[in-house]
Amino acid sequence: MGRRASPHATDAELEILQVLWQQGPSTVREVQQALDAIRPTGYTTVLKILQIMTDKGLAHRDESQRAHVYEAAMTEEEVQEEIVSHMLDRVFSGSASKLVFRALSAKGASPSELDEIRTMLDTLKGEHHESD
Amino acid sequence: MGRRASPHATDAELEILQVLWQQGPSTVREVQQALDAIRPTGYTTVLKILQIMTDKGLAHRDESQRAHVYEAAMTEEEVQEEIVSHMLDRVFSGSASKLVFRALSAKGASPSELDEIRTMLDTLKGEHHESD
DNA sequence: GCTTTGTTACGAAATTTCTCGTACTAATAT
DNA sequence: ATATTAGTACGAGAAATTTCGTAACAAAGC
Repeated sequence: MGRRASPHATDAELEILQVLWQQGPSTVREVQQALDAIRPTGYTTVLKILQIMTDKGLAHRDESQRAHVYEAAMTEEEVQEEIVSHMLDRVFSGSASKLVFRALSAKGASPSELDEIRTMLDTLKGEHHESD
Repeated sequence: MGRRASPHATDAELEILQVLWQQGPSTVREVQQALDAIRPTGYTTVLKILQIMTDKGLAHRDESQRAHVYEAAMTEEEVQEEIVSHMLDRVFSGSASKLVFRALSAKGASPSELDEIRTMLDTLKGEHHESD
């Protein structure tokens, strides 16, 4: 049928969330212009999706002004974690290291990114056995 | 509308692909039993999705036997890479290290996994500046 | 031969996603 | 006040997803 336990954001919704995260609370017009710059996008299309997102709880709406202001209801971190978690189940049989490997080989990660990740590993390792 | 440039696999299709990758070429019955063990799944439902997957080119069908035998048309690696690539665009603004970070924190990766990833990093680093 | 069994084929129904047209409404300008 | 402008609300329609019922059909068993 298609409903999900944790109904996660669709592609169009994710695109809009990215705009809201980048620009902060925005009117429909502001979101539409940002999206339209990337790919032709109609005004009422954006409006409708923002209304749906509000119904779903993915966005909050401030109606105090004539042009309603929408704001992401979830942080970037929360959405990212939810999606990664879902991907681990569906495509990676739960193996985080496999996902990491694909993430690094999909785009040749830059040396600076590799260093960043190494630092991250050290931190996480410390959390596991703090006397190593 | 929902059309995609590279029409990637749906959730139900990914579940079936995982079975095909694990078990190798399988009949509808075999796939259905594997899925049913996890979650009640009807026979004709699996049949239908396998037929759709064949139409889409996600699976190949050997009709030489009465019970057709289905096989994944893409390797696990190819699908994983495609999905990771899509996720990087849609949710991570292209930042691989952010994705890696979420993958590791989403499910507290084990120390052995962390070591595995460290080895992976060394390999990749070697590829970048091979006289380091 | 006829029935049972296991399979494929087909299509319909419920839901979701995405897009957009049209109507309505409030503010603004003339 | 009336016309124009800018916004929201609503719903329809096409495509996709997922599920499943029913028909058709072939093989095996009695």
